[in-house]
Amino acid sequence: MSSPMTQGAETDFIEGMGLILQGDGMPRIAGRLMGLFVLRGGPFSFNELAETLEVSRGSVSTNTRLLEDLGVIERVALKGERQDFFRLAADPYAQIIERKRVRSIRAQESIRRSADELTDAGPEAVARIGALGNFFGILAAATERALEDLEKTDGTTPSERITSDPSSLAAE
Amino acid sequence: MSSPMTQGAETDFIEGMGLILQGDGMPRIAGRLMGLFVLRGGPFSFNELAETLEVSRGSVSTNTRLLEDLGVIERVALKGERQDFFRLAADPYAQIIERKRVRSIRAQESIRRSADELTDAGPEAVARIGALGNFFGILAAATERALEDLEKTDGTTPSERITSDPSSLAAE
DNA sequence: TATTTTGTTCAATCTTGACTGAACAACATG
DNA sequence: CATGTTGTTCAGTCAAGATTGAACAAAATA
Repeated sequence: MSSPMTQGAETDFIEGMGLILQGDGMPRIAGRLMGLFVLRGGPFSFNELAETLEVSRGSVSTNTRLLEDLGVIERVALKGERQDFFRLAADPYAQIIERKRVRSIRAQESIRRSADELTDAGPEAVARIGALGNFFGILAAATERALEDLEKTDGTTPSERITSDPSSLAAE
Repeated sequence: MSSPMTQGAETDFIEGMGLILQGDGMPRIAGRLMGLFVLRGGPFSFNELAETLEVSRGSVSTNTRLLEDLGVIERVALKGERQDFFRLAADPYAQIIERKRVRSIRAQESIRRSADELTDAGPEAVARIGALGNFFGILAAATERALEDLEKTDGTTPSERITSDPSSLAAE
């Protein structure tokens, strides 16, 4: 069916998302959950998640809460069911970007605050510290625009329109 | 001199940069080095770095190379000196952003590749996977524009012009 | 009320990566 | 040549965080 290295396309996708999120400083299991929800949408019951991903209930609890806080998934109640169910949120990615933005702003502020303390810094030092603050300011501004781009395509249009190539922006 | 919690403004700044970089997935010592170079510019000798930051020579070697590869600092030779010296690079932040961009593109490609394998995915699944790829595309595009913004202010104008809040532009 | 189901919490374990310090090679100096 | 200096490498140690699994509280069920 597939190469001997691989375990099936769905598992590959889920594990791939695990690695991508891990590379971004999140728990691997959170990434696997996200992969599963992107792949199949849901809703999935709490126990289903633990069984499908072969992961402890403790991890399901911790990481569903994490993704819920991030706005990637949402907890839903199903009539006649006692278990919690989860499904992919309508707008799963907005808060991820917003979180990046906040981190840049925090860094920028922290630097600015430090700069104020450094009363005996020479003009070159002030310039270098200013440039560093500017750097984080640019990152914050970039994520802010990313947030706007995301709102444009939203969940409505599923196409993969945004690319590095500006020419593709006009399409549709 | 300062509050009993604190250790002097310069040390605070250096340690602060250590934490900021660590929060971005880099070694803490790399952040401290970066803080030191932003603060004082350099050039610093290899041994000076180890002594100032109270860190092993092994760590200095590893992390100066890391920052050198990232284009944050550069190795310089000083006449009559046997030790390596390092100073802050002219354009220290460009490659950091470029590196973020590449990571987003990699993720986007990885997802697109996976999507091709998933031949039996329904239309909703295709839409969700497309939206995920789009998300990483947006991140890539945002970092690309950040790179352009950075080139504008470059090292030439040291001011901190880019902010989320337009009102702060007039200040200073 | 006793039992079962469910999700959370937390101590213990495991994993990953950072950091150290000693060994080393290259090179300069005497 | 012998010695000292310099930067790199790598095995060992350490720390931070992720993950597990058992204990637990809350609530449904019988």
